[in-house]
Amino acid sequence: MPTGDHSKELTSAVEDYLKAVYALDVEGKRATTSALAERMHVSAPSATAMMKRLAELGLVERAPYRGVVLTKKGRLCALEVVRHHRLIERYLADSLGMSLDEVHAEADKLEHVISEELEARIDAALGYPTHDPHGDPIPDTKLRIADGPFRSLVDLGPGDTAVVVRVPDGDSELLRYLAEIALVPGQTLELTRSAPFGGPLTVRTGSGEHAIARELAATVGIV
Amino acid sequence: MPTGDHSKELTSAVEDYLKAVYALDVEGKRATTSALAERMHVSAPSATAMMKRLAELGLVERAPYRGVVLTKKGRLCALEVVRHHRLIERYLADSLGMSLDEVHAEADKLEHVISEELEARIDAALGYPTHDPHGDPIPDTKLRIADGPFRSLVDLGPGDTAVVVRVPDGDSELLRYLAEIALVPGQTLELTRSAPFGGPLTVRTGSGEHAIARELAATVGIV
DNA sequence: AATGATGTTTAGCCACTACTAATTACAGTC
DNA sequence: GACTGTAATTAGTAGTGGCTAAACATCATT
Repeated sequence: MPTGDHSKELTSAVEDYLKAVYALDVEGKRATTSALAERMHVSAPSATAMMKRLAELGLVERAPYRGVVLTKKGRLCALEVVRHHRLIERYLADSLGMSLDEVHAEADKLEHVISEELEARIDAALGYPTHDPHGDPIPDTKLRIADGPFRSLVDLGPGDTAVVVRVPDGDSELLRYLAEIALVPGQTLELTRSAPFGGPLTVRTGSGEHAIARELAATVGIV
Repeated sequence: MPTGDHSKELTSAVEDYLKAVYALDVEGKRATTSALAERMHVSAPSATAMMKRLAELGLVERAPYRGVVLTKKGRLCALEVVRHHRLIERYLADSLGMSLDEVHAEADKLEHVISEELEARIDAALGYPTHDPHGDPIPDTKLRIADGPFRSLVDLGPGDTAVVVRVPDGDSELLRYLAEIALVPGQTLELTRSAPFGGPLTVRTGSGEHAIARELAATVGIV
């Protein structure tokens, strides 16, 4: 077989590390051993070993002591996993009524095992959605992905109103809290106060007024 | 924690072997090393090693050179996996329109990763179904399972009519063929001929007349 | 009761993914 | 430019799950 021979069949572990490298890249951070170890909840040597593996598989360019960057192939594999993850999240939320804080953990497991056939059926059943329930963009069939930076709550001034379009994924405790104060995608809100000296912002949502830390506010996307 | 401490967290491999032991039990066959090795597509030593593991985990009673039998705990774990498998098959068929020959392979992967929460939501979305799309019974929440032996096509005489309620699971090529000749659960049929000397049976289904081998006919459940 | 075919287990190996302990590289400070 | 703290890597180990080759049980026969 002289072809380009995609021939993946990556293990779940490889896919998970790939996702982590991709996530760091998106956040503009360097994919160092310690950054990866922390995200994956593994020791530094484990991360080093896996980065060597990814490099052997042609998924990353590795410079010892300096970290890794995704190759084109690596980025595509990562995007494939991200597509699975976000489609599944959307599906679990829309079709099975799972809450925002539950879908992430479930998708983390399912993303590694669904077939392309099932992926396509889920995509079609949802009407080819562009964003997951947290507001993160879903790569399309060709793995093209939308979105760059987005405006966040901290860009609002007192009196401004906006619609939430994005909340951080992955921390289910935080998501339960955000749901409690109705800070979820689709919700309209008004910034009522902005405390000085880096103090909290106060927003009025469907569930009343709530003060939240500025760092948290920066992770909430609006439009 | 003095409790009974179910504390499972079995690996996918363990769950797969457990399913195989259970399947042999249901078929009334002894769970020998070679029978298991064949079903799991592994070598005999691999099967031996895994049976030792299952015995250590308290999932089977093992007698060297004689095979294994499920313990109560093992049977419950197997039934839990079977429940996942069949619920997922039902869901993929009913809610996502997958065909009979595709659902098995997909369910084989998904069955190991869905949470109890998702299992419950799928169960509810389907209206607590009792059978998978091949006609096999789904254990209920308490892992009680219906069905004993069933009447099959070979029990019919010429001129008899019946409704298909069960086809064999697992062989997707065979299932594609059965679908072609409309020998699927729900289909009404008439046995038109029965060749002597163990010869084929001929049935009339919605798609015309078809002759099938007696051994195959014996695997098709009717009512 | 000995033999031989068949089935099962043991021994020794490999890949994957994790770990700890020990070592080495790098970068910033004096 | 040598020193020191942090980060990264190497070395050695463990558990899971697979393999082949060789040894060993069991059973049906003679």
